[in-house]
Amino acid sequence: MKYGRELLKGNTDHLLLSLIGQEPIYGYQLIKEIGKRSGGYFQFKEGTLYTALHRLEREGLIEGKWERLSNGQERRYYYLTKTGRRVLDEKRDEWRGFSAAVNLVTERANTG
Amino acid sequence: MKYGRELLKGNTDHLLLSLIGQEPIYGYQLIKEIGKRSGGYFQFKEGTLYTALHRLEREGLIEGKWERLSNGQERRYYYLTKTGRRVLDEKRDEWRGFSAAVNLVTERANTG
DNA sequence: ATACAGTACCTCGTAGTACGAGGTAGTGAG
DNA sequence: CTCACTACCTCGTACTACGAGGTACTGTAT
Repeated sequence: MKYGRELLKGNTDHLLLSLIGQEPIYGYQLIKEIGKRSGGYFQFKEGTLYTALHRLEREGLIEGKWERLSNGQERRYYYLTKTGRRVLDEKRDEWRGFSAAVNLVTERANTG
Repeated sequence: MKYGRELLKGNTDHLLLSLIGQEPIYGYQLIKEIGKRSGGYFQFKEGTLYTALHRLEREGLIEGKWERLSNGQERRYYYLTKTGRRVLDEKRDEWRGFSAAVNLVTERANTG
């Protein structure tokens, strides 16, 4: 099922912070992981992902560290900062309140 | 509780079509009604509302009709078109799929 | 060697949209 | 006759998802 691109706005940060909060993870892996967990629903585009990641780092919510693999390759792993953890909790509450409110307005339409 | 403005993006149409689909309603009343039904959570700004209403009418999802009250005052009542009804159903499905997917990604973070 | 798919990172420009700020005009109460 | 409220409208700005483009390395098959 397809969703309008505007729907994602305001939720990107929430999704990214959620996963990074679980364990350090790198950009490309985030795309795969979000796709997998959502049953293929979300397919983040790189233009979306890296822009968001850089913004979150600039805001101090995550911290990226280059790490070298045994084969010499480098990846940028992201870690959730203390501020990031707090913002994640806020985003979670925000999402719960928001989705509840949407349901209130749109479902009342059926029950009277 | 406050929500980021970006969260609303992509949901405005859904909310508006939901209410207009119930019964013909005019702009100013929509603001009050959405506020009331969401327990005060949503407080649509006029700049948001009228822009959206005009867009929806341009797209043929709703139809506005000026109606004169007994005291001579005029209001623009909006009616849902057949196309609008179909799009509303799509928006509802889209919202269900989307919010389910967000929950899948963000809540898995707790249960492993 | 060579080609190609995949991993992994990045940047830029464009389009869509919520909202603040501003405006108009009428109604009704004090 | 002032003020709050109803009721409509428009414009510019800020934000963000994404398409399209780029770089560079790895591994596999030819």
